[in-house]
Amino acid sequence: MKITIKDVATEAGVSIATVSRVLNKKNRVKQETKLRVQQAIHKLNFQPDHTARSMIMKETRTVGLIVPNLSNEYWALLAEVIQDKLWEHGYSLIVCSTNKSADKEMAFVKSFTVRRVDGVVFGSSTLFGSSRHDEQLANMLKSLPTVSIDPSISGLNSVVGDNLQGATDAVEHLIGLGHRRIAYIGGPTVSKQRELGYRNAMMNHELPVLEELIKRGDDNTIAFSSFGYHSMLSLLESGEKFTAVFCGNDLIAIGAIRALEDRRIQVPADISVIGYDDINIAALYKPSLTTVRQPMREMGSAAVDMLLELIQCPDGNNVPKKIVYQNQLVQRESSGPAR
Amino acid sequence: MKITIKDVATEAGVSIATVSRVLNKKNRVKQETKLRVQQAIHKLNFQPDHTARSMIMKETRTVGLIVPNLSNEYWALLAEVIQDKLWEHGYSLIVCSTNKSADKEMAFVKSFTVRRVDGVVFGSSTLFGSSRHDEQLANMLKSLPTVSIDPSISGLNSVVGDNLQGATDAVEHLIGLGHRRIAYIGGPTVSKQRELGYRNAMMNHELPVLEELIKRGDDNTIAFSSFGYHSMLSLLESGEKFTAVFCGNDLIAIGAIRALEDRRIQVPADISVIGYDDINIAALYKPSLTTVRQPMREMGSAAVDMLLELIQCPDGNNVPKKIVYQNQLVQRESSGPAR
DNA sequence: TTGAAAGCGCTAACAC
DNA sequence: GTGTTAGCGCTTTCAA
Repeated sequence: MKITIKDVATEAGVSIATVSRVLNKKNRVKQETKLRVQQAIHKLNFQPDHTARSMIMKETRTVGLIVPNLSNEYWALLAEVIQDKLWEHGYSLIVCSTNKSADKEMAFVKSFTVRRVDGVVFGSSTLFGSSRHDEQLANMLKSLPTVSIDPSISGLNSVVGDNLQGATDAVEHLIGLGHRRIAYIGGPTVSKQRELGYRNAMMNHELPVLEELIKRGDDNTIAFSSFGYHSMLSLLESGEKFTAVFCGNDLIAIGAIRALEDRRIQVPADISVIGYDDINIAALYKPSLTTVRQPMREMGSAAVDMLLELIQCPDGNNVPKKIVYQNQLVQRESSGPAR
Repeated sequence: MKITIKDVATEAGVSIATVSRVLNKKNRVKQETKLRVQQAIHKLNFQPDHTARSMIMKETRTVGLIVPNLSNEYWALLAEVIQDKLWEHGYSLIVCSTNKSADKEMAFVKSFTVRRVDGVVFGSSTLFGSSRHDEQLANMLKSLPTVSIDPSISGLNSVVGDNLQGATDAVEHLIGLGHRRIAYIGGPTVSKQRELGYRNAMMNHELPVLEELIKRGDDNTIAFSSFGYHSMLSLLESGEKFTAVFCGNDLIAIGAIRALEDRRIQVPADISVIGYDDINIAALYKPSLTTVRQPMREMGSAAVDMLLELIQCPDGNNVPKKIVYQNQLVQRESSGPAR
């Protein structure tokens, strides 16, 4: 049988109200009584039932996190940071990975409402775009204290990385190295901003954007290096000349490099390659990857701060905020002067 | 104001018990009444309070997971698999990463008790070893339905990978390729089994185990490729001859390969390198890594099965089970015939 | 400073 | 079939 507050009260010879008082510290209890209660608690190894407390206090001290997956180290790191910081504030984290299923995504949010989580961090960028689903989801999310990471959903607080600027910087770096014919391999969604940055940099420098030099995959394919591999191959076979390629993420870049090596083309001597995200392996790869870093730790931390504030002042000012983090170019071996 | 079962009852013109009945399906309700109630539920957008339900049912439909971290893809994948499978059974997952802190580990388990999670998956191998802490922890864990992954804690159900066998296979593979002087770079804990496998294979083939050819780091260092890098360097500088090295994990192997390359030593032509874990990058690296795969998906899935059974039959037979998964050698480019 | 009692939102006997 | 009622384990008035 579970030990309840009643057992403790009996053991200490006081009422349950008193036990509750020493448990919650707030109200003062005579030192002596307090001691007796504490002894009883210790003796019986009593653990107050969080569930019962939640029901009354109307707070579960739990927040929900939705991410597309955890096998991507980008999200895994985010989850870790968020959990860690939340824990310091007494919150637990329920983690849900959608695996790109819009149905699951919706079901997760629903379960968050049912479970009465105090807030949610929504980091499921990839699904946004299919309008019907979006609207419904956004509405559910709005009824909960929510901060979204990456997709900046209108009406919600959000923390995002400046992909447009990061991509622009990367491509301008290539241009600065003397490259003129620069290819792009990427995907939709997040990568849309990155592709835009590519176009932006090219236009800034009055360089033509050649559609033949652009390879685009969908969300499922771009998560694998084989997409980069095959895109590079088809780029090579197209006969179009280029001396550099900007990739929508590091995995694509690695695949592209592999393809280049298979064709005995040197990186960066013959062709420069830039990735995005700065995953762990980027620094370890051979050649090490020039890439753009999203400050995930900072973003996760900021998201928690925002969320906590939202939770603590439920009717603080209602205009949604958005924090934008710069994305930083990290120069390594895979990019060099144009041949 | 939150909509409660009472509001629904009023709206539908029935008692709360009836609403509860249609909610829980079990008891039969007249078709017509049921319809009225369902309409009311829909109209008011009523979501039954999970917290209140938990209190009565004495189950939270929540399980807790403890891992050392999520930035390691090994654990991230595990978390993902576990969350996914649990969700199919109506459970949510609270994820906690210890970051190697024994205090946190204990606090997490305590919070699980307080939150009345229905079960816990304990995957925090690295901390085991410091006796006092262990005993206390093991006792707390035993009071909850728990399955442990990787550390096989006596008295608990567990799912483990056969690191001894995997390591033995890896080293025997090297021996089969004609290598005689084989080095080992690894860490403690999990790696202990791996080091044992190394010794085992050497002894099986009557090869001497030279302590000069063994480099050992601690849990914190071995998570970084720089440990492999520097260990390899010191191995090289020791002047001892060797033609192959077996590494305690893939990151170490990658670091070692980098060091070799920096010294213009070819892998595998001059020296063969084998890693462990088969992380994503292993197949992508250049040269691609020969390594040993732990079947994380299967292990996570098995853990959930075990846990669910534990939860569903609390007083099923009490003798703890242990499922051991074979670890499989994956041959790639980084290992080849001895020079 | 303490106790009695009224719930929080729900489920589960137990009646009708 | 359906309603009444008694809790689940706690916090919180309100009195004493």
